[in-house]
Amino acid sequence: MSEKFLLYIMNTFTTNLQDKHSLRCNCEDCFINQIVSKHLAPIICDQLLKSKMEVKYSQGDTLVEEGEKINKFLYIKEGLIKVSQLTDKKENRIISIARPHDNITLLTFFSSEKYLYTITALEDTLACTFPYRLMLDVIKSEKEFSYGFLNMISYASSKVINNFIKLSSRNLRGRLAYIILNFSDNIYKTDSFDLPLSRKEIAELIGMTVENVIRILSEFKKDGIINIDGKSIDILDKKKLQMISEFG
Amino acid sequence: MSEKFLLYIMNTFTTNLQDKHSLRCNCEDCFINQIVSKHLAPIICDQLLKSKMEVKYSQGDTLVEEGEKINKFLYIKEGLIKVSQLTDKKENRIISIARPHDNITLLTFFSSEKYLYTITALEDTLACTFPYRLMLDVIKSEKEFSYGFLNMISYASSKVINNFIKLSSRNLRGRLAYIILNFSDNIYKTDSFDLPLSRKEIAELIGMTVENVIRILSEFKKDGIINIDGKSIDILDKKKLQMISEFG
DNA sequence: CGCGGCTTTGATGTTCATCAAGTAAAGTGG
DNA sequence: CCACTTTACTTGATGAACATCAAAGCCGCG
Repeated sequence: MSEKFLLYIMNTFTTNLQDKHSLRCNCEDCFINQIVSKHLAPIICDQLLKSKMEVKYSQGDTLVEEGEKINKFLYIKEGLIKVSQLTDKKENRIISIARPHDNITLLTFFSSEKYLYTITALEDTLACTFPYRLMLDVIKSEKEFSYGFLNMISYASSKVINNFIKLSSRNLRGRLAYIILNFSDNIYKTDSFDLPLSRKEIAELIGMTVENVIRILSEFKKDGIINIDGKSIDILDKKKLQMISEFG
Repeated sequence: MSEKFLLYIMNTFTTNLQDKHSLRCNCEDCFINQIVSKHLAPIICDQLLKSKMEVKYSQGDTLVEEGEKINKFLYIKEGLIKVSQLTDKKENRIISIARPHDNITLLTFFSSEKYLYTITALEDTLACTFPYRLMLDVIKSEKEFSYGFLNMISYASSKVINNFIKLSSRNLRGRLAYIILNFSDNIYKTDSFDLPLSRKEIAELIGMTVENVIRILSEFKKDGIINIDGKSIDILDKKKLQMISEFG
């Protein structure tokens, strides 16, 4: 207990730039919170909640960085993030764009001492953070608790793998159509939205060059399938876009 | 040694189609067995061990099939398997070639009622199987037990994701060199081995067409980098192969 | 104002899929 | 056991898809 309190104190005082907006919270909607209260003994639950911090990240901020020693466990409460990894050739590859409840961050907390992926905020993002050691201790010691994580991590990894398979069986036009539809249908739930990614990031997401991403986007525009101006996108002909995504 | 022979003999005398080679066993080297005895209460441990069956699969046999309801939990004890999934376009995509201790099978037991992937034996393979519901119950109810799974599943999924990234940043020659080296360095630990995959399966593994796989393999042969005759491969110029894998 | 980063377009050559055709190997039925 | 079918493998020719290189416009920032 005192050891963990110490941990918590240390966490507060080693705050770097990113943690400057942190404060304690007891929000009810946080998913971790729900698992916690459902499965944990009240004392431990309380301990977890006390150590929980809500941290605000601005667009572009790095939440955790590949290769760094894991020091915090985090859950995305609001916002949008990208999860990426360096390739052999030191290029960035985005493996997932994720929202709250996607729990994609789980992919990087187990099996290694260091973060496997870099997580970056694509929009202003609110994250609940927990001291890493404490979280591990709780997971290790509490019945049923880690089973929830097993489900979530499986689901998250299957989505990433699925996405790779889907992308790799499509040509460039198909891939672009696919991710535009993804933003439209799954993330923003509207046919008009602002792309949270630069052209370069789109390229990193679908594994193509920037030039060709731009080229195809221009083609889509010329063909009246989408309207695109800078980052703002309007889908004009969704049927056609779906066709391209499916057969391209 | 004689135990394994006995096992083999007894295999001949059992009942239903897929399980016709099964029998109870108490092998010490099985990894599940080790976790079990380390973390589980003796009673439950005993229950698990009683329900455990050792099943022998022949080359080409399907261990579990994508889309089927999950009814058994399995651990690969000996042999070599492939894990694959159908793409949108109903083509096979191999997401991993795995040996014992890779625990890749874990990727398909959580987060869904149905198997996410098809698992096929590439060599004669020995698997320990457990009734699925029982295994879930144990995982849910026992401290520390599922934490081991968390680590393993994370590790397995990161390897698959890593592999996709590595492949997607290479051209065809690079991909082929990469997987040949993989078989040589990580699986068979020798420069002369028999490929456990058909040309078509290699294509499914690296996301290319059969024709081009064959073409590049022939090129490698013509250039004196490898010798290949049917499925048997000799690596003649490993340095060169590594160069191609790295820069291609 | 100039610099660097992001975006865009065009020209060019390489890589790769597709189509076609043929050979070898492996089952299948009489 | 042989004729027959099917499946796996192989090579070549062709065109489409894509990366690369080059150059220029745009925009925010010091």
